[in-house]
Amino acid sequence: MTQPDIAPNKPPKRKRLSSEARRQDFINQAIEFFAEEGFESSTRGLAKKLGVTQPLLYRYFPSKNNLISEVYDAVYVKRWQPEWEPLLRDRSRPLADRLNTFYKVYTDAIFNREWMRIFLFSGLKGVDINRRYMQLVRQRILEPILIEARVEFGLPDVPPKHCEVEFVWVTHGGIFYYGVRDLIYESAISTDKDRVIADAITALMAGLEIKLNGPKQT
Amino acid sequence: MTQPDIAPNKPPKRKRLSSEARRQDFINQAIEFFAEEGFESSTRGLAKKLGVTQPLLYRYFPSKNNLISEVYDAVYVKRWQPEWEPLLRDRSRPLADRLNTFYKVYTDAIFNREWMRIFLFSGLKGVDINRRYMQLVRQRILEPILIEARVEFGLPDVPPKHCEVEFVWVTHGGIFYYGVRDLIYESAISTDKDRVIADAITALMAGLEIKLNGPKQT
DNA sequence: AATTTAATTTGTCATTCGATAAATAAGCAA
DNA sequence: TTGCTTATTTATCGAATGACAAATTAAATT
Repeated sequence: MTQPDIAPNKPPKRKRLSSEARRQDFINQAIEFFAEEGFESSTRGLAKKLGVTQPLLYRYFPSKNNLISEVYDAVYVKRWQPEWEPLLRDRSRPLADRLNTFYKVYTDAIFNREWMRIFLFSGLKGVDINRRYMQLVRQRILEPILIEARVEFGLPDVPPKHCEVEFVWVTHGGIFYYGVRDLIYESAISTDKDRVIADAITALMAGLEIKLNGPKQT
Repeated sequence: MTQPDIAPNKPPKRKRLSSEARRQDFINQAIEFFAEEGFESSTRGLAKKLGVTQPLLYRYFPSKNNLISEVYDAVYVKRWQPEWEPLLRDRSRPLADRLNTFYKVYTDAIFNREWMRIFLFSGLKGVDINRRYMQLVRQRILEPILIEARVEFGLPDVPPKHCEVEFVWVTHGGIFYYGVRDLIYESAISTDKDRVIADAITALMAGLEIKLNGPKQT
């Protein structure tokens, strides 16, 4: 149990990080902490997890709310990958293939306990960044899918109707909710993510073909 | 502004409810309160909403956690309608019709702000009643749907496979998540609930026909 | 009206919360 | 080393929290 003190070049003392790096480290651990405990949890609890005292947090963040905003930013903004949209719009591949690839990488990005819990907590708080994220999903994912579907089916290029967007939302939400059941409720009975996605996309494509060709739409 | 005191048989003074009725009234208002503010909110805030002082709550409930348990019970257990399952199993009607009727009445029961927020809050807390509710959905809704689908398609009566249940879960979760978007995120762009349900069921039936007849399943 | 019983409020306690100021410790440059 | 700067801790404040006991009020019963 005696610690090997003879390590001259690397003293076991705490290495001092740059102020910005330390701040980022705090944010990253705050993501884990608030994701698990909720945003109502105490700054003292977070400080304990960080191994520091609670007032130190106020050297790096002016208030608890400011720290929470940094957590939102790190989760919502920085984990969004701009290449997702061109992937969906790549007409050299069948749409069903693109959708399978997209939902594979998209769920790789968001199907983790921290992301999903932060998302659900912030959604219940009704913060603005949550609404903006939903708009981003609609504009960069769902509407492109509908445009690509019309091309795939040889239909004229008209803007997606509201009820068409809702239809794609239901599939998207169903896949998202599979992640919630798997990672948060721990009630998913199949953990073969790619299989679940593939089946959902099969039904989505079949439904889209029926819906987009259907005669009477509002 | 003078109150009409001349109402001899019914004095405008506060009518005293029976102890049990008052308790139920507290629970009902606690549902609204905790649904909006979250379970971390204070008993003083609830008491203010009730128009009473905070210690009075402890005459009706031994602790805050006990009150929260009563809220769970009122939301999860008492709003479940046993007739939902026989409705799904009524083979005198086509399955698609039954599904449309079922999801119409099911969403009438759960698509309200209080129910959905209590559900999401309790899910994030990981309380046991949430897990039990998910099992109830699987056993009383999703698996019956798969059994009925096999009958509808003239397939042999074998128990549903895990990935088949997940497939129905995705549609079910998608419809549920439509309610979340509409009532909590307020980001739904079509509020024609029946239309959203009908489209989802069209895709579900098409997907089920493909999936249940498919050759290679695990 | 007098008495009993239940409902409700007042007052309070120990703890915990976010936040601030002052004191200390640790790294860095000369 | 010596001083200077930054990081971190100690101590503390006022407000809010869940819970309890005792006092008070209001309804019900006789």
